[in-house]
Amino acid sequence: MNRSASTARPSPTRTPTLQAIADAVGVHRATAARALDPAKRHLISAEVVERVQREAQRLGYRRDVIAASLRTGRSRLVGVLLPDLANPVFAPILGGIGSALSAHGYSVLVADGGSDEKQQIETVEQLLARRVDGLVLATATRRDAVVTACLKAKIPTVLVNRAEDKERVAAVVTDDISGMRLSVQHLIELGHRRIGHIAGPENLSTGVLRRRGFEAAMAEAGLDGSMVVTAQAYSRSAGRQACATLLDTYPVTAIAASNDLLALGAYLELRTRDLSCPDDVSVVGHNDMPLVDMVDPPLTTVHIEQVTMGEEAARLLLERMEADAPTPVVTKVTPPVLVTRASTFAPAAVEGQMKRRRAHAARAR
Amino acid sequence: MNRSASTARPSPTRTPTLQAIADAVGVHRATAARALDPAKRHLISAEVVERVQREAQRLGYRRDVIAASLRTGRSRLVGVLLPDLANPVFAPILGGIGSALSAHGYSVLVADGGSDEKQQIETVEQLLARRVDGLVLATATRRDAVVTACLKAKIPTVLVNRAEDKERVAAVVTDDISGMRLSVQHLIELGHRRIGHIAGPENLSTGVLRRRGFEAAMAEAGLDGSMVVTAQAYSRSAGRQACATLLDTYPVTAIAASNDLLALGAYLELRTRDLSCPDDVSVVGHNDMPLVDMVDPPLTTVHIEQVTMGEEAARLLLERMEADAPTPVVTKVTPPVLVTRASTFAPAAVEGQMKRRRAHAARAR
DNA sequence: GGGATCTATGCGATCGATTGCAGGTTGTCA
DNA sequence: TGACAACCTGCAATCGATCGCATAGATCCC
Repeated sequence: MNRSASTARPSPTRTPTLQAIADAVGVHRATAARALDPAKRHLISAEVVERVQREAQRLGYRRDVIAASLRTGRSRLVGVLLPDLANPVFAPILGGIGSALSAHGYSVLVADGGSDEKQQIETVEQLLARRVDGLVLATATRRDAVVTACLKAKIPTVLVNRAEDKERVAAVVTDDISGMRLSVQHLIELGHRRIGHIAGPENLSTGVLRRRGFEAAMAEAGLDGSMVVTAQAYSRSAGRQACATLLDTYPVTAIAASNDLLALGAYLELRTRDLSCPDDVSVVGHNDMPLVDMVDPPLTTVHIEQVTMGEEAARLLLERMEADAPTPVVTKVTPPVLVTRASTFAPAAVEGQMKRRRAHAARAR
Repeated sequence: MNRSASTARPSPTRTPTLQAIADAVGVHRATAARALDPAKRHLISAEVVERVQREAQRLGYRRDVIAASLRTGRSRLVGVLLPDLANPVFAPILGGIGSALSAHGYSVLVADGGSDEKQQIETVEQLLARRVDGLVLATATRRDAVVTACLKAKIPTVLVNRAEDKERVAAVVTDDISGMRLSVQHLIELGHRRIGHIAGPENLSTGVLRRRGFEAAMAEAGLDGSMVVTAQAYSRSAGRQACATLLDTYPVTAIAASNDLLALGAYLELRTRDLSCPDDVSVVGHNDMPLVDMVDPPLTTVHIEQVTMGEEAARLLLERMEADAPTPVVTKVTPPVLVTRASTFAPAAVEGQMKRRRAHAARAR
């Protein structure tokens, strides 16, 4: 029964291998492997399965994923490329991806791609060298060289949050156009007519799509949609600068920002000019990041389901990784929701009108 | 020169292996491996090194990390266990860890341990099955079963942000006691005497140490340090609840919270009671998370260098992973810094005194 | 000029799990 | 009883890189 001339001499502290279990039970390691694999268990007699499982339990056996990966060519590892690991904005997305993937036995390899495209490609190649089974990119620009690289490497890839202009791979995004439309319509309903837009970077889908949404909504209402300043990055300082330019150039009563950070940058600029938000200028953000409900004033913004987007991206990726046939390129769009808080209000002129109307009504009584 | 009867028939699309390079150059794969390894390159003649490198370049060769891991037993993978992936609070720490590790050729496997200790251990075991070379735990409780498991598995481990009571493994934390002392001293200097504390969970080091810091600072000033309510979690709702209890029980003029989220919870409770912060009650937070400079009122808090802590944790772990001898258990402490903003002010009584004094001075003129 | 030393490279086992194929045993049916 | 199927289990190659050991050739020294 015993394997004769066993050269393996596992030191007692080392983690046990299949061979150790097989030796202890008195079967071949292949048999032990099958007994421990739910998908192959039916091939083995119930009695042997039982004994192998018991022994595995006793020894604290854990299948060596590395060895299995080498043999099968599948690492059950997914690479997630973020523009900036330290940026809290991406945490919810990462959380969604992680929970959906770990439920299916995959682990997440996070990587900070940085902003440089060359560096991002280098990072992806490192992930590839680790034999990741798939990739989630939160870094996509509108025409992204990283995506090209992924396509060439034939690795299942899903974009999240940002998409390319041309649909080359699956993506999960929000409906940026209608999200911004919600912002603008809200402002118009409040009575605003001179509405400015702080646009996001032009190389990002969110930047241009939201701008397009702004222009469309303004055009539909028969208003001038040309009061636009583009911020160089999604940051408070860029937002502040853009807001300054906007205020210097156009007589706006409201600002629809492409992003919450840009909106908060606008807050800063308004404050230095001693302008009140919302009394002098209304501001709408985008994304509904954590804590914007507690800033001063609480920010009206467009809520994005980031955790859900992450989960959805993971699901799409799972499909693509398990499939043997090529899967269709799809784009999942999650609906944005306007969250009205205190940074938006009727413009002074309209407010004046309303006051007059109220006064008139009072006199008439 | 050619390997005879080569059974390997690499399909053109497959990623090239060492064997492919060796075949192309006409050397053994071991030679090719050495030529590509900077540490072993000197063993090989310059001319062969040159040819191998050129061929590797041409074929787009990337060393298969999985295969190398199997052979060497080192995965160059580090597991990072977070209490909650989706929580933005941990992003800066993760960023610090990631950047420091990737600079040394390691990749980060993130895992969401959840709050349940059993689940955390299960998660760690999955990381272990992936043969991670080391672990960073951001989840540590004061007496942590996960740490015990890591110790038993003899895997290099570093704690970050939270530590255990007993120093069993290396850790990187802030000086929680003196951080809270800064808060309290600041309030005392403003003239507050009746200061309450919203403590963090008792099973976390940050919770008890900051509480201890609070009590110590109050005692040093000869004040009553017993006005303490413990929150069940680091969350806004828990902070709000604790604040309610605190206000119902003690006549405080200021609150030192164990954490920014607790402080923001206090904001909410104060607002529902129509109390002004800072006019009626001053509030100090802890951590200086993003955006607390823009809440209403901007939060006075204690700044923590989270990115630096993450980097430091990574450095400690690197040492431990590369070392062959057991390394000493150390605890790195980063100094906290008070950031004074608008949520703290002199208490009404003192302010009254000051007004009177000012008035008196005016009359005297 | 013969042995010693050094250098560059080849050889083949190894890490641990997986899997196609083969072989042995038991059961079934005519 | 013989043929065949069904069911278990074993065998050995395989994934790709690594490294201790062996060896061929070059160099050196007295």
